[in-house]
Amino acid sequence: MPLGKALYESGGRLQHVYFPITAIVSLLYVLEDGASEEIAVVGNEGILGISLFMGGETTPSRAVVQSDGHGYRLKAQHLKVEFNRAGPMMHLLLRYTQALITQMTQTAVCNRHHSVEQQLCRWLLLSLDRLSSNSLTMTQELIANMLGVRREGVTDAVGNLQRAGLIRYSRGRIEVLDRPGLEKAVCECYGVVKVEFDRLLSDILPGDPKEILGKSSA
Amino acid sequence: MPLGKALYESGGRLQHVYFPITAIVSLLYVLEDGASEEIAVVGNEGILGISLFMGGETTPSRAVVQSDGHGYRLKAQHLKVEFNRAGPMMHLLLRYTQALITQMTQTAVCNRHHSVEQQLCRWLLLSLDRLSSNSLTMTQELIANMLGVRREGVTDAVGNLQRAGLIRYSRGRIEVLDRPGLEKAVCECYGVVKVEFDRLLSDILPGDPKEILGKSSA
DNA sequence: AAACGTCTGTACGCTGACGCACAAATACCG
DNA sequence: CGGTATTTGTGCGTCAGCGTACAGACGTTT
Repeated sequence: MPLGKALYESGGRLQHVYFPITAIVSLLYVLEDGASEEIAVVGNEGILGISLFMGGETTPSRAVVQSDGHGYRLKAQHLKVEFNRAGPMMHLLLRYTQALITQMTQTAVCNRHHSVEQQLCRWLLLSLDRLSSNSLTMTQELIANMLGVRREGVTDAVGNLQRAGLIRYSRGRIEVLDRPGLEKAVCECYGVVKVEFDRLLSDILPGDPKEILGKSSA
Repeated sequence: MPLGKALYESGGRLQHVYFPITAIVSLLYVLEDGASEEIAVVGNEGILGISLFMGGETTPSRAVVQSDGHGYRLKAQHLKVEFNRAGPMMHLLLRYTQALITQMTQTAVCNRHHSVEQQLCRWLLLSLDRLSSNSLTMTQELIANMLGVRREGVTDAVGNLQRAGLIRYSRGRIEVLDRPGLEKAVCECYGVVKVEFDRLLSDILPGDPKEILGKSSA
């Protein structure tokens, strides 16, 4: 899963579902005027292609690799068959989908009510939770696309966080120096999402899809 | 379903699911500072309490009656039993949930990128689509709570739409005079949601839950 | 009809984010 | 090592939306 790769496009028919392992993937909505907006981020806790089992087959959003790494993919048909067994795998997928819904709604709330800097903190923490390292590779331009804000706004916010000693930024590479500090700077939205993921997926977090599949057939 | 009634609270255990017939219900998220934000609106096309069958049992949002009317409710347990039969009813509920997800994500997008006036248009049209009449009862103050904006911002936007001849407003009563005009004033978000609802739920729209239940047991 | 409460309109200053323009810094490449 | 492209920093002016304050309009109650 190379950086920038589109796993699928808005409205496109899904051939596979994807289980990121070390990669993380953004669900992006692209507006008519070309602006974009990240709806949710998916890492090894999740799956890409929920519309397959939700029954819609497609969604109006794109899925783009935000941090390269590897993952598994599964033919759409195989997932559907497993889902339709209506067993533990189905219930797990639905619980994950609910967690994802929480992430999406909290994005809506955050977009309206919180500053770019707070949103950057939320984005950093959500991304970091889905990586094993404490640094990630992403230009300010791309972060701006994710958050749906101006690049200069990201520059300002990054500058503030850096001056506060929370992060170190250098040409496309963000390193988190003080994670507890970040968690104090972030708005409530991050916590709501995190609690909800932990609550709904506690039986598989931390873990990877292999375990999930194992449990399912048990 | 009287106006303002909370069908359930954030994090509360659900005893029933609700099928609005003539009422419409808002899914609201309330922030720590008391500000609020409508996540989605549910009318006779939908159901309240998706977290029951999604497996989470609760959600971080509230459900509040936005327009009074009647509806059916069903004991949580009965819905679960029907859902777990994994038949047409389950697939319909999941398709509805996907449509709801689209509404939520589009709210996120709209919050970031569009003006209060455009958002008001979107809100009006989404609400109207869930009512049979072309007028609705709601103070500007409440609309502001839904959109997560200032009351004065709504006053301005309402004034503009009124001067443009699209609506008539008078003390808690909005009447739509020129629906095609409204549809030209609204941002793309409304259309995306509408198309998605039509696509996913074409077999039951327009209709009411009685028909749905009938089809399900067929 | 008078008093009261609610709802709506308007004004004003403030601030965060935008759009644009451009300079500086860094990475990349022949 | 010089040139080029990319990325980042900064400085404007502008504007939408916010917070506050208050006055008018409308309904309701007594």
